[in-house]
Amino acid sequence: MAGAEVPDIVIGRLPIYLRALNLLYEAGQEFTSSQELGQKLGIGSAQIRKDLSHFGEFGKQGTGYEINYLREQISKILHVDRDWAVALVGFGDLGQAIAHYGGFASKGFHIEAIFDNDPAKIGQETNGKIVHDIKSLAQVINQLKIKMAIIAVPASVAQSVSDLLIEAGVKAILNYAPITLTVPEKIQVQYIDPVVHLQRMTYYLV
Amino acid sequence: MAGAEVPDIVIGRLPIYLRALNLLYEAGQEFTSSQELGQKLGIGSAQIRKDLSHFGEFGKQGTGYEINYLREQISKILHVDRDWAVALVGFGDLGQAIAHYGGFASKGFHIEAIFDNDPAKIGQETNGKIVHDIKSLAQVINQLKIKMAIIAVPASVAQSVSDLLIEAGVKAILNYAPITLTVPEKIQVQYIDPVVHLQRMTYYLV
DNA sequence: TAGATTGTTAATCGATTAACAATC
DNA sequence: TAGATTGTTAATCGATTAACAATC
Repeated sequence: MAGAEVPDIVIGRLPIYLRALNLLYEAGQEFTSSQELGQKLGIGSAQIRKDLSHFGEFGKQGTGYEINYLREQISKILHVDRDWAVALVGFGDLGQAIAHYGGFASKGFHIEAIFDNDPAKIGQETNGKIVHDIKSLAQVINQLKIKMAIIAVPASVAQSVSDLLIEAGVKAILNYAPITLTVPEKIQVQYIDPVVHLQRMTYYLV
Repeated sequence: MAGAEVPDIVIGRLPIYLRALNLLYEAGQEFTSSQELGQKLGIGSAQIRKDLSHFGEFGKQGTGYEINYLREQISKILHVDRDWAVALVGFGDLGQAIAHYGGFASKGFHIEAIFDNDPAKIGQETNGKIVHDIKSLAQVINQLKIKMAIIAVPASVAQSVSDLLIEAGVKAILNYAPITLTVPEKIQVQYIDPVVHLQRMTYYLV
């Protein structure tokens, strides 16, 4: 049933479903079931069916889901059936690794602008993209109409970079800096902090 | 009340609390309250108090929490009041960025062994650690009694690397490969896939 | 037809939140 | 003392799960 508000937690699982479907597709499989998918993901089959039911009916009784059709549909739902321009702020070790990572472009996320404040890095080129002075951030992001950004700067300056980005029109931020950002309500933020993930596991290790 | 089972979701928030407390501590602040902390993290104050109440009483009515005391206590709860040896598998762009990242060691996570299967990489040195042939993985991990590992290899080989690690005695895996791993029940796994995070945001962008 | 699997309902389970007595 | 804030209870809210009619 479309129209009603879909819980964030459901949206959060769709990329995981999509990833698994892509994998099955690339392996040449044509059909799958909520049971098979659930088993691969460590999730209950009922949950997968319930999640999908928020958006429509994608399967057939008796046969399950056509993999290619379902991944197309989920891609549309998530709006990843198109290309997205992404800004990258910070060109240190991490920023450079992000810029070199091939996994973004193949999924439609294109790093169209890179920024740093280090004169030694400004002007460097990667994948045909030049590292801009962070002073020109607003201008470049405005011009390219960029809505998504990746923050890969030290924690001490992440909040001010976030403010700059939002001021420039960015609506979604993937933040690698180990700090919780304060942003306006409508701005999307996702966090990647490997230390947090490690610390979530040590609790369970004796 | 200690003893009862603490929900995973509560454990998952503790590293976030700890990160915020460390920040306040470094800023020289001595006391905080559940309200202040909640505001900084975008979380309700009641939730923070409830979460902490699973482990004991750490605050004082009227004055709140002593920051240094609370961060020490949370560190103990999470078992991050000690050093952890970590293995890193994969020394490509991402693996190298991880190996160079200073944020791990400062939090007690020390990369004590690095593995790759590329002859060109085996033998290279980083931070005094030599890149080992992945064939020696079991032996090295056994010898160093390593319980945690980071996977930074292509998705196509991540599952087999995971199997190897677990066979060698690893109990917790931070997986950067874009694939859900199948592991025995007691093994901890955390995932970092930046594409998944980006895809969780595009849904909300128009 | 027989077997399989969907989409959905209703029940269960668990997490969040509001409220407040206790007390620093 | 007055003000602030804890830890905890109970109520609310929301998510997961089991079960099954529908149907391919």
